[in-house]
Amino acid sequence: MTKSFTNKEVADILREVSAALLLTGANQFRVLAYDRAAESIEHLTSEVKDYWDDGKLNQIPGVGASISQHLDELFKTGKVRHFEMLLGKLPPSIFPLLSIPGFGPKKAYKLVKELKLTKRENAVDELEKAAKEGKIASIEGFGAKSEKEITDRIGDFKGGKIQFVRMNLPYASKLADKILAYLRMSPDCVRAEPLGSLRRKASTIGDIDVAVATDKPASVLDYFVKFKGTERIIEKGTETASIVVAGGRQIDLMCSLPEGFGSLLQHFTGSKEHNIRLRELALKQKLSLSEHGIKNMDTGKTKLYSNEEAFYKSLGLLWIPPEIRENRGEIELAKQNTLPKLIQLSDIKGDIHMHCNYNLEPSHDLGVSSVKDLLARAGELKYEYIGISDHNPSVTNHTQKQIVAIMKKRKEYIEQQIYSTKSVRVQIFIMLEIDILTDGKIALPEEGFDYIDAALVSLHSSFDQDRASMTKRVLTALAHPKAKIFAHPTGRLLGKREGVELDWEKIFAFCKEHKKAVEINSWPERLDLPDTLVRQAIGQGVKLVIDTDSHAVGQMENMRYGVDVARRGWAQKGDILNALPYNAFKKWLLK
DNA sequence: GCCGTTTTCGGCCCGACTGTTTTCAGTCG
Repeated sequence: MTKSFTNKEVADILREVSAALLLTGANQFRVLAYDRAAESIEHLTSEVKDYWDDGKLNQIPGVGASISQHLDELFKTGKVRHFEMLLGKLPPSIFPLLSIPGFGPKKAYKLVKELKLTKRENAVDELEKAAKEGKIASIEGFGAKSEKEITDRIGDFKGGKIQFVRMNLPYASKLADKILAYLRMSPDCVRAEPLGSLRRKASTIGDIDVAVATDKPASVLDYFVKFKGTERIIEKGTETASIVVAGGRQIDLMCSLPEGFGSLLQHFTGSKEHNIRLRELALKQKLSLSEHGIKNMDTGKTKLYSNEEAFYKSLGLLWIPPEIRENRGEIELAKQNTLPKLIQLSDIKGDIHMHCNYNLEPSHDLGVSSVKDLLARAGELKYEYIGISDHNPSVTNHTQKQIVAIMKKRKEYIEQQIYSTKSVRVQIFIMLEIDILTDGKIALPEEGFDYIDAALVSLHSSFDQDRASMTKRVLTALAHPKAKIFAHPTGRLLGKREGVELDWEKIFAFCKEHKKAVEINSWPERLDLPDTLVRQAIGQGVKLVIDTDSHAVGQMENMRYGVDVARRGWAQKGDILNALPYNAFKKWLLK
């Protein structure tokens, strides 16, 4: 019986092991290795369990033979004997404290020891009590300020004042845009840009990091902490500051002089794995990298870079798009001058997954916008075509005969709309998003297919089937000649529901052979297929489509987030079918 | 414990900030 662990849970376990190793005097690089692996797994965009299912744990940066083996035991049995032995050497009360910002292994251990905290369950409460009773300030290495800091931090932690749940990309982008707009209003701000996972367009964002180029950092930092949503200033130095804004989100600002802005941007865009690899590379050229620039280790002089292109060029590399800075081979390709030319939003020629407000008594939610409005907006977006892909009529509430009648009427309705909207030169495909039923049948009678051009098929129920059954279920559905697209394939809802378990290699091989497309769904909570699977699909020669799954005209803007996912998956224009012009796309869809 | 276009052994990124310090340790990103 296998056990399920989320990426966060696995990362937390590895961090506990790292802490235990540190405190028991293990080799510092071994400690670091566990931290790196934890960091790497926490930021994976697919489930670590899926890597395990596929026997590909080794492909995770920072996970080698030893950690792979331990994780294998974890997924098989639910625990790792070696880890339990390590953790058993220390009081269990240390570990819950590690989750509180500002607490590392050393501090936690010292407090636990001095205050004689023994139980894992109440360690945080007991520590808070001790701080309030003034028992901390007298401990060596602590003082009145740290005693208050501990009270504050625990208060924030327990009160949920600081949010640790990651934001989805669109939400984070909007919050960041507000901060950036505010910063740009400062007379001392030369340039303001997002950093970190936000700039790399990761699907979920932890906290928001931004950079400002300025000749007067002190003045910009003063201005920053006065942002009107500021609830708490966490720290403020001469170059950086951190605040918590309403909603509990942390915002970090880094400042630099304009002549050194390129280095700062590069450094804090990360990813950490990308930068570590880059620094190792630089060291071989006797160069040392930091956010300030590139130091020549022979002369001791640091060269400043106002832009990233020059920074990368100094290392003998092409500029690397932020979306693929994950140390997954991009540095090697930049060296060889063979980086992929990533798909762009402007390459997209159509959006073929959207729901209109025509009531076909569907199995799931109806759209709210009319066909005419969707067409008009598509015209403004310079699309050549769209697909109306409503959910299939509910199978539980209708007879097969009724469903076929509904499909016929719907086709006539949409054709009528096209006829009366001749002014807009956007082509329409009449499509349907059809449920894949538990047994792999698709929820539309065969005669219903006469009234659509093609179908997307997707999972909306029984998400917990085992891997083999689920794979068979999907392949059965995709075998229908008109089922051309596998929509939001993993079915994940970010922060709410994990994706299904599928044998992706098998699914992609089938899609490649039968010319089926896999969707990248741009819905903010989906962003599904995830980027790592996008890369795998492309590697297996599968074509993709990027859709918005819009249920209203305003949601058609979400296309850019789907393009972000595609870029993070190394997709080029030729990998994306709806980057094709109308005739070429039609040829594939109707074949 | 991880990793490799100088390496399967021998290295392993770098600096800001804070608090308690008389010069640094711990934490964070």
